[in-house]
Amino acid sequence: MYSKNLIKGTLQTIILKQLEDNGRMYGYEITQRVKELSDGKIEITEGALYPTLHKLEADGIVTTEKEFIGKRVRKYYTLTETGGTVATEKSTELNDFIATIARILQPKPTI
Amino acid sequence: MYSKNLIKGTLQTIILKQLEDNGRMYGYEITQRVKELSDGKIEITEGALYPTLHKLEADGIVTTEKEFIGKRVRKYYTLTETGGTVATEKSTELNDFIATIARILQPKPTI
DNA sequence: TTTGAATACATAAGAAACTTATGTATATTT
DNA sequence: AAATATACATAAGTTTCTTATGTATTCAAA
Repeated sequence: MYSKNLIKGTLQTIILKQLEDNGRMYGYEITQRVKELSDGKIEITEGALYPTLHKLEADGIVTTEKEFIGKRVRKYYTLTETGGTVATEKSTELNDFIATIARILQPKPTI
Repeated sequence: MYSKNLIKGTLQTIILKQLEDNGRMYGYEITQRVKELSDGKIEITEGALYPTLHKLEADGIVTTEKEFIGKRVRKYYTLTETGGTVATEKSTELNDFIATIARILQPKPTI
């Protein structure tokens, strides 16, 4: 696991990217998928996940549908049309940002 | 410029890396160097910079010396021995983190 | 068969790390 | 002379997490 504060600012984009890649997903599924993709290095906490998803819905970036699996409810999230655009934009921006950071962190060449 | 919240969590490491690469630096110099290295995409605000530097000093990661340039004072920051270790560790962690993010953001292969 | 772990949602209090605003002062450029 | 750049600093406010807590179902293991 990375020091907690590294995730700050990137969480929303990570979630949007998952929805972009996988279509319809539910919250818990997103946490598991990200954990898997990051080899256990990124574990999204529920306290961060659900408020973020609720905000995305309030902002019209995702829509939700409830589904019953036995007696247990699942809430599926899907990107809206606007959401698709936002997801792509955010994803591109984060990609650009990490490229910039990588450049800054590049070991100083030993002349 | 990137959306403000992307910098969150990375600022301290960026500062430490600059001190590692360039040795003795003053605050304003760090902002200018990072701006240059990022092609103007990362502008460290003073409200973020100075509290961070003060915290690093309080934590024994850097030491300071004041110097007068004419009538104007400059405060130079240098990594302590502990600070050097911390800088390397943080730098490595951030590098690892962005590699993980890059993997997650990787465009889904069209099968 | 009951206990613990995993699945699945949710919210609230508190902390961290920023932004924005403000202040002071000197030096340089237009 | 005025605007911009250099150079420090702090305070209030916001965002975005963490940590803690709560509810409930399902499954595996002891």
